[in-house]
Amino acid sequence: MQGDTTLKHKTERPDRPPAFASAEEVARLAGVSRSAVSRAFTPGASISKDTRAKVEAAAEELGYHVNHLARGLMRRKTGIVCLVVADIDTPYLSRLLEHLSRLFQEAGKAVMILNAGRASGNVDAALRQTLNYRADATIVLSGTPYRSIAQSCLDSGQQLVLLNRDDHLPGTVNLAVDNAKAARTAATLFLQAGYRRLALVSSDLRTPSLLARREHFLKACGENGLGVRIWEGGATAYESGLRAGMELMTSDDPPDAVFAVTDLLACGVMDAVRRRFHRRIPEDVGLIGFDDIEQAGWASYDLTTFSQPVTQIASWTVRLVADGSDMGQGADHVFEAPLVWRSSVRASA
Amino acid sequence: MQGDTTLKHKTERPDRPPAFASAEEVARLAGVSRSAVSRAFTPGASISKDTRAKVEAAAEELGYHVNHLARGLMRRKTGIVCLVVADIDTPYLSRLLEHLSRLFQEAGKAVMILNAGRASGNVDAALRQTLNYRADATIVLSGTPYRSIAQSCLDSGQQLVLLNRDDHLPGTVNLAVDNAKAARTAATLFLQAGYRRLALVSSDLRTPSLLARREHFLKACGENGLGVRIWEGGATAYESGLRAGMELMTSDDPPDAVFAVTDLLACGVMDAVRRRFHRRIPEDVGLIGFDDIEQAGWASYDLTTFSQPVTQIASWTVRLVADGSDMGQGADHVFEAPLVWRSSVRASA
DNA sequence: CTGAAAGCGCTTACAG
DNA sequence: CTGAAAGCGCTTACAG
Repeated sequence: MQGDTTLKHKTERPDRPPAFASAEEVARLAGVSRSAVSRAFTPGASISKDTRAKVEAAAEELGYHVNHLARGLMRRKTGIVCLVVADIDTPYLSRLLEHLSRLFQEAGKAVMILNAGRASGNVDAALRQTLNYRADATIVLSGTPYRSIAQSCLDSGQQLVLLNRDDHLPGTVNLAVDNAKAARTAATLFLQAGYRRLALVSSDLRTPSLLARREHFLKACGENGLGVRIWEGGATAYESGLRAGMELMTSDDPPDAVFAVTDLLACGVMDAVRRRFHRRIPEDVGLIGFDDIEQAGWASYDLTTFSQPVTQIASWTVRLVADGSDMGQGADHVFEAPLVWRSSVRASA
Repeated sequence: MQGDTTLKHKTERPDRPPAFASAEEVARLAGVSRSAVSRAFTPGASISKDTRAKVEAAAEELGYHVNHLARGLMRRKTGIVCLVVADIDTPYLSRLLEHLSRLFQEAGKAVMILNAGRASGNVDAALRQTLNYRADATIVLSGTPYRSIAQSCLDSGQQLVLLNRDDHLPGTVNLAVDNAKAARTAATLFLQAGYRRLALVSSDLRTPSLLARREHFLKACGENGLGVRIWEGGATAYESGLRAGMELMTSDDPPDAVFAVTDLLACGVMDAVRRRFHRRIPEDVGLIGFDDIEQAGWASYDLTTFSQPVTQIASWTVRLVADGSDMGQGADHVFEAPLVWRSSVRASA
């Protein structure tokens, strides 16, 4: 064993963290070629039972794990999916995130999350990261529409699915909820129950789905000859709803029914009405929300609302990406948001 | 321009998605070497102002983004951090996730999330993924202790930080909350307010922090000569709390105070007590929770509880990882969970 | 400060 | 079915 063996052994650097085993080492131990090792870990590759067994044994012994970075480099498919999302700590979004991450994981994808927070600086970072890590697909769950990020991802050949957005960029899939129908249903419910002094509570953020709920609610009411008082402000949060409730109830002509475009807002409105003004729901004021967050079902609220089809949205998304569908038209879809009838609206007169 | 130019141009495959620009192409356009391009994107590398400018211009024109997969391969640092977490759609965990992902992102790290759901099969997948993508660090936010995943990560030289866990594996950082102190405070609060028939509500999951809260509450009560009725069941969820409340209130000797080890449980208990049994809180029964989730502050609950130091935990974690600290002892820390005094416990007698 | 060269750990035609 | 070889897109000593 002189210095000139043909086998090059890595020099041991005792101070460096224990290295990962490489395919090369596995091959050596198993007495096969590097290619064989590669094949053993590629489903459908042509390899004999025997060789596979030898490779697997050696891999097990060495604690070998295919390096997906290197694999991604060659395959030009990283297996990474980026989820860009703001307000992660919000009931609806965290639920969507839970489903999406679980399903993607089960489909063998790695999910990277990009917090698209409020600060717009974050968006650039998010964009760059998707691109830097060569994600196969990116899913935009929430946040204000960043046309730039969308376009860059598209340009670099990523699949792009947009949730609850308006701007149908060519080459993207757009998944949404039937806000129009839900908003119309809300109006109908109020009218049938005999409520007449209607109000709408929303945030002043220009989110497409919120805008749609607002627009169609107003329209449906208008068609029935009813005007609607509009309250808009802040984020779609409990506090905003609380404030909305206080201000509406202290106005000259307090509403007897309010459609809050979000359950978080609705919970705030409800607490204002009941706890601050001691008015009864649904007798004195009717209330409808949207999302069917967990709290809407809690005994203190028991809110009538519309259920976000989270499960369907998530599985549709994952299927699209896992199949590597080309994102042509036809992949778009609008899901129903079924009414969840609880006790915040009185029965029809 | 015959076929034998020394410059090899990539053959255009019109059917393949538009390729990313490579450093090679940028170098060609800028009229510099590949090395120069690399240096232009490496902070602190020795490169002249002039060259850098040329590279940046070319990169901009080509829409170049450093391929972090390739970079990770060479640097043996991927910039990826894995967050393994179960119950993402839970108020406390989603908040922790929000902070962690935001801070890591600001620190230039890419965060991958591993949904460690209930199904144990997921864990293997999670483990493999951390390893496959050569994450620099993995943070375990929740989920039952998976010794195997921990050990594998450690073995491959990852930084590993464990949140709210018990098993102090050598080589890991353990961050926790002072459950003992909080539990003792809860007991004291009840005693001082004159409550005497105490109950504890918890889940039957063997989560270390839950166990600690239970143990120290019992101990503190015991030291004051008081027994505690224990209710344990299901997940730490609203429904469990609701059930607990119902069962406790219908028992022979209903409690006059309950410490719920989680706000979710506490909200359920509260709704059972108030909405189902029409007993008053805090007059008839006192209630204390833990976590200070958003809902604890909502007007319908206004729950006295202990605040999870989410911000501190997150920034401590990120600092450790971003600095690449070696995870020796000294990095461990126990954070205070300050009492949030609201109205579910009556004032001292 | 700069470039040529070696190498990171894989995959995939290509030729047996 | 199998191996040798080329190549993915980068970084980093090394020698100017």
